[in-house]
Amino acid sequence: MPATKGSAGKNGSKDSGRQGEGTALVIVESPAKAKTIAGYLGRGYVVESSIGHIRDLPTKAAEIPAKYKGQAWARLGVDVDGDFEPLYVVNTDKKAHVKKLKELMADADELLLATDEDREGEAIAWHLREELKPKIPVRRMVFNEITKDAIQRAADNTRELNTRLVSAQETRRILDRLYGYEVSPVLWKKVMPKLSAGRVQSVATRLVVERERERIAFTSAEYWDLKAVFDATGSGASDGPATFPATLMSVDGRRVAVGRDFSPQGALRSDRDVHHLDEQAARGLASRLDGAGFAVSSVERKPYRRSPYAPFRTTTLQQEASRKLGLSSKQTMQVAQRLYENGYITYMRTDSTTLSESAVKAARDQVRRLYGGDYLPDKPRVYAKKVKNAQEAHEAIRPAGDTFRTPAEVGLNGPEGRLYELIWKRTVASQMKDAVGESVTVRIEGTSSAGETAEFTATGKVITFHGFLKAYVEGSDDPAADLDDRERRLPSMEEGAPLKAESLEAEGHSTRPPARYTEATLVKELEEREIGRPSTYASIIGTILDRGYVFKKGTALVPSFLAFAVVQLLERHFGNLVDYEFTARLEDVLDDIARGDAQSLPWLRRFYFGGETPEGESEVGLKDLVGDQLADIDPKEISSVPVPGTDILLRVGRYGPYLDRDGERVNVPEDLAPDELTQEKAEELFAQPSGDRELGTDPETGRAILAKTGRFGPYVTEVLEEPAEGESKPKSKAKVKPRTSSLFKGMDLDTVTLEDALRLLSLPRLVGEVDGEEVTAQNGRFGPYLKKGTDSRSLETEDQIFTVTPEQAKELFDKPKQRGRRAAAPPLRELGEDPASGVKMVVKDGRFGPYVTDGEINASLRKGDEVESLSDLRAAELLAERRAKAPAKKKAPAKKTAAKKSTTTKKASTTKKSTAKKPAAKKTGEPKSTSTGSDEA
DNA sequence: CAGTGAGCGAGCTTCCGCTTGACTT
Repeated sequence: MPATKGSAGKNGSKDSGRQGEGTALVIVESPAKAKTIAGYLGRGYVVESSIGHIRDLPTKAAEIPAKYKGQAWARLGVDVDGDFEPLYVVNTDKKAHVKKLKELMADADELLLATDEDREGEAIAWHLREELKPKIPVRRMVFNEITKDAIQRAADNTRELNTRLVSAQETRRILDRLYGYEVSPVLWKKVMPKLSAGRVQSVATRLVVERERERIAFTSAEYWDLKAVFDATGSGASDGPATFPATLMSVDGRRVAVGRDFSPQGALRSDRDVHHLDEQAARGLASRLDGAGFAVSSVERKPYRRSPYAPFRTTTLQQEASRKLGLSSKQTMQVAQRLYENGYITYMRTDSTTLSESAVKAARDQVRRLYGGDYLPDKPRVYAKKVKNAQEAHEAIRPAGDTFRTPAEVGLNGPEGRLYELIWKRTVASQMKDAVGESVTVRIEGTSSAGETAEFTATGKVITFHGFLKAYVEGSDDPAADLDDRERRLPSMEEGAPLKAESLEAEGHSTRPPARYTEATLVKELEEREIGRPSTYASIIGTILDRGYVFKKGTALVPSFLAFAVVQLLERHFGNLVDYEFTARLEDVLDDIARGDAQSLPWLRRFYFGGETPEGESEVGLKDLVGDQLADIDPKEISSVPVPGTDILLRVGRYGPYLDRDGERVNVPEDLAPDELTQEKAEELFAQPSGDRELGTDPETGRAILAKTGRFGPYVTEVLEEPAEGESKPKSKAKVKPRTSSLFKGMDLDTVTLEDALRLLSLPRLVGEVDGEEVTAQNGRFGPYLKKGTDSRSLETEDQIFTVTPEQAKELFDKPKQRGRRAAAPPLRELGEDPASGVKMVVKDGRFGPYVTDGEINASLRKGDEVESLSDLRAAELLAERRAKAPAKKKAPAKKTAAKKSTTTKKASTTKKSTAKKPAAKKTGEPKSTSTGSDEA
């Protein structure tokens, strides 16, 4: 450990140092950073990390303190009716760490909050101050690079906490919470459970969906040209290759159409005066040019110059690692994290391309040593801010240290070695000279036998000084594209030089739809649109993959049909929220708040409750969109996507996508790319036997027996012979229905036999008579059961359906329903007394797993609770939480105004059909008050 | 997307942005 002599003093007292003054506790965000900085600050400083954020809004009910549980807004963690006051809780995984920080603070006489100098960093610092409640002086310490000088300077020049910046962060946080936690439940209700929506992920999904829509709407156009290979032997060319390829560019002075002249609909763009060659025309021209003489009509030379790319930031690193190493965004970040933690590279989550002075020096030293002074520009290169909303709390991603180690010197292997090499090369190259050379365009003319003038063009590139390209060449997303360092030499020809066509061939091309996003190109797009942050790009991809909104096909991101439905819903009903400009506008507001030019509250109010925009338009608030206007969202409509050119609808159901043509339905494979669902494909799917398995023929009826998957799971059914076409329909209106039966639990769709199926279809089985009534055994919604008239009893096993005797059946029906089982179930565990009620608590096993009860209140054990180890204290806590949560006492007070009553009744009829129906059917008299009451439950 | 008969202690899913281990095999 270098004996840094306590660093220079702080806050102006230059010579004193920290020795003899006690210690300052410095808190940074990352443990790796803490280690480095500790070395730079030396004695008098204790450096710890916060490990990111320490507090946040509660994620789920379990994290909400009991005293807030009853609040209507507790679910959101933001008191929307109380000026959007956020409720912060210490993250569960940080509790121990916060305790440790408090202990360290007890031994310090000053607290230096040295979190990153950006919006989130300022907020982390504020949360630390709020949570640690220091009684010692607190200062904010900031730096953008981790070098000894910069750190010592930062320790000497501390400042106050910037609460306006904190307010901007808090506004961002609240908005994201309201968006995510209010809109996601809409998807649960209208599409399927566990889906999610958010400011970032929903736009990311929408981008992928829109790209797919473009691909679906795309019509390919075909166009032809000629490819010639010219021989320059007789041209007097002094050097270069003897032959070179060239492409037909114009005929009789009129340019030949190329891909960009066509619209996405496959038509020639109307503003183009071009010559569209089809195959016949191209072949005809080729033959008419056979044997023609050619000559160079013009030679145009232009200087070629290319500057190095800026050093890596998170997104560009992910792109290049994808293109060159085939790593996903997540893999790239994992490898980079390891490199960072072991001191090989600087911080990998950054939006800055800036290099520290010492890093520039280190890069230039390497250039001189490895490539020589010729490759070194006179002055260091400085890279301008590339990203609009960049917060630049960190440096660019580069090799760590004041001198760089070459890949050979660090001796890393595997992905670490390859990623380090990439970073090292890019950094070094960024301080090298431009590549220079010359590009040449040559035009060649010839006259066909029909007198047409055909003009060909050939381009060449010669690099005379490679500059940075010697060290680093950026990859391309288009595998067909030429890379920057690719030379293409042409013979050095003069105007008028005669040429011979060695070959001349017609070549067909077709326009291609826009390419799908890859992880890397989507991340690039998001960054350009200012959506997401370096720390989240990889996880955004993870989220939309996890939710099933996109899946990967090779490296391409393909949207699912589910994504089409979700995006459709959001676009139609939450258009503002998935507007690509939404985040950009938000950033403007946050900047205003950070500068003190705007207040958070009015803005949040309008977002949530609605109101007038600054432009004077009225805006519906989020609260109404997910509340009063919820009924406007028709699940059927938003889950339907028309198959182009047909009257077939693609529908997204609970059990996956399917096609619907006037009620005729067929499943669609989940991994079918939406742009492949053409009319032909749809017809093909309808024609297929839909994946049902034919088990054989019922010997008694001669009917085919099928095993299928339906909305209640796998089942078997029989095929009724249909009346031949043209034959008159059966007279009796009552349609004969095929027999059906769900498979038993132990059965599998793939292994079920004809024998099984016939047994299943024979149900219900007549067991015999009990008390003069027929008893049947069958399988149902809740499992196997016996039925006698309107009475029923459950059976223990499915097997009993076939084995139960009339005697056993009578026994079951003699016993009253249900009770036997409940009384028989003993408690799993006995606990002590609940201090609140004084009643003994027991743990029981129930339908939803183990729960603790005091006889009156029941509370499920939560994740992490175990029956064996559950303490009395924890059990009492669970019960208390349950009690606090609006006791399940029914009966609402019937004191509502008439107006209010009518609105609640309306809601019930549209959105709560099932709950509204039951009580209404049971109760007689006073229907209005009871239905209002049940709404409130 | 096939069509059947209870009554019972539900609770939870979800956002974006900061940051790492702690777990198990």
